[in-house]
Amino acid sequence: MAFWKPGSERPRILDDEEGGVLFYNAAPASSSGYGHASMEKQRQRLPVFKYRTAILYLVETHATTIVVGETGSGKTTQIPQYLKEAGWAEGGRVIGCTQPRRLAVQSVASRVAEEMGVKLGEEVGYTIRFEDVTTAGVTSIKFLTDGVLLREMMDDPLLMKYSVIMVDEAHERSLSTDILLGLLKKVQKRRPELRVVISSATIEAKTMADFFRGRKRRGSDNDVQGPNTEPAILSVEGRGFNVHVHYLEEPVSDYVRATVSTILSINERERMGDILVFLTGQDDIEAATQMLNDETHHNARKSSGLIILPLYSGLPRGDQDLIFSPTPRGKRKVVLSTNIAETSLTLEGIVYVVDSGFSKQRFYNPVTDIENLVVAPISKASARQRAGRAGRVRPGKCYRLYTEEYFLNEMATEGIPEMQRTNLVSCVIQLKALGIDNILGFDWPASPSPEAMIRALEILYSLGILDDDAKLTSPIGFQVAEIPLDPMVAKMIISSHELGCSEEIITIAAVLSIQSIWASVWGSQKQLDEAKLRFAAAEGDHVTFLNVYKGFLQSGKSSQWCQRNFVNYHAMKKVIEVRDQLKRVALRLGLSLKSCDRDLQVLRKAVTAGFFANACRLEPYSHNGMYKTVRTSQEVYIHPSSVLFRVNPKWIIYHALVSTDRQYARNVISIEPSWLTEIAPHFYNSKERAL
DNA sequence: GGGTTGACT
Repeated sequence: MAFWKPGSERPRILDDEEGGVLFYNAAPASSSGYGHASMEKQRQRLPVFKYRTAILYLVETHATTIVVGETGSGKTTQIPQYLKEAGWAEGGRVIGCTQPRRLAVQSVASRVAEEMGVKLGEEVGYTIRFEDVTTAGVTSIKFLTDGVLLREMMDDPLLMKYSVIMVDEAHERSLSTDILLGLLKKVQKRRPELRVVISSATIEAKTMADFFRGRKRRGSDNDVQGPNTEPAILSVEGRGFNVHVHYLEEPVSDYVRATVSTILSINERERMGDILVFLTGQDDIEAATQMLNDETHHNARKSSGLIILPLYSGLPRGDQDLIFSPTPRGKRKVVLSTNIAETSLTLEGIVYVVDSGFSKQRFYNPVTDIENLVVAPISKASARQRAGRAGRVRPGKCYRLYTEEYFLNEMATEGIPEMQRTNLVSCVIQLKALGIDNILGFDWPASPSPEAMIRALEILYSLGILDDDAKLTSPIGFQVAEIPLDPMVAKMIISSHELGCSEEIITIAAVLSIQSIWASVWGSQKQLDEAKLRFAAAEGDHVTFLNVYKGFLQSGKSSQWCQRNFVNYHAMKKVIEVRDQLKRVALRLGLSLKSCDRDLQVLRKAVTAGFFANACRLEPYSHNGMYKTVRTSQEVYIHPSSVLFRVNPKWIIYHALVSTDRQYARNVISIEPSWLTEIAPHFYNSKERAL
């Protein structure tokens, strides 16, 4: 197989002084001769085109190639096509390209299908959860979320049908990307012919190269058949416009206030162009909106022509769509956003960015097993990403609400990988299902803390998913691994089979996997609370969800019904979709679906079987509804959004904790304490806890 | 008395 154009000049190799990492400079590109003329011209104008020969040469000769490229370089759409043109899809093999997000998978796949002049789902296809737009034996370029590829590995651990896997947006260091990278390194040892292309937006490629560098074997690598195991690095320039960065001269204490005055001064002094503002959450965004609106009343000149638009994931769909409507002449859009606009969503027409320097980040404490949301400083990589959003249409400006000294000397280069900030139960079970026994010795791009690993093993052991040797139990462990949900939810589903309430429990599981089924409407919290009362069940939120689901079905899945009842229609559609998938999985696992009708006790027992570790007891004589967890005596309060808020039954089980100034238990169900010793005697008796 | 963001055959 010769993949770089025969007769063309080999690209030049520049050896890096440290460890022989390869850097390449651009070599003259050769035309591919595919597609129709205008599309072909467009493709050739992309920065990545100059590197076509170099990329193909590197991929052929190296097991791993790392492509560093800013947004707009065209790497995501072009590299898979180059690989196909060079023959990597011959013999029925597939070129896979992973993305962290579903939307990106869909849009990149349709773009590539268009460029190649083929129908989406034939030569070019994509797979995301609930949607497989591929044709076996025909699809040769396949885009997929990294989560889907991990699931595929459960059936095909060596990824035999793929010749190349390109992992895109690797710099985001999402949990599934990191798991995938760790597994790919392992697969390469068994399948030296598999090529891995890692695409990343930051120059921190060396960390990745260090990770993929095969351990030096005795003797020369040349003795071994196959590609060079030394990872190659190639850098491709982006195609954004220059963004001029401004820093503060002195640090500020109130970044929301600083944001507002920066917006006003841009409006006064700078020429037309929309403003994108990065804040940390809904609270900040509402506060800033309020301050800007006050300004319109008191100082109309400064704020004239501003259209203030909030943007965060919890915002109803219709309000989010406002962001994309074109700015009227003489007006200026100000989008106040969380970090959803940093990666997940691209806004056109932004010329000015205001960066508060903060975002909300999740941190996991393995000792308490609690995930916290904390406002924390962003990394340099995030700051660059945010600034880049100003340079998409013309040269832009970015106002950083911190000092240059802080940026240079104090800001971390990269964010902390999700792997090190999260609960690892799902991750551990995925690896176990792939037959990786030595979890603690697994080679990660970023090792999680041993405490977090051990805590995950303990939890899985207590659920009966792992045995004394930390192997998956049969059948429960293997069944849990097949269910694409949190292991505690999966355990609840499996237990519901014996208890005869799986019809109801899979509905509950589907609802719990959705962020919220309630419609969030500005300023009508009271009405939502009242609407909730129509469905409220004395047993708690889980049973309330069942009532909503029943109502939704009885209405014929009507969107008007949802509107009347403050239920989020899109969320309910998603519930139906997830529920259908769970039903299919359950049937395949041999779990027949049974309904318990009005017997709510078995239902609550099934919840207990999955979530016994989250049991709490109301503090005796508590006047403010304080609970303590049975396991660790943590102080916990029922979340105000729960139907059991202020009801305060003596014993509860929560689905999740939300940590703000207090620990709030979200999605709560009441239980009988005797069930804990009945259902989880190993957990509650052996620890001699006074119930 | 209250929700950063992604993802799953």
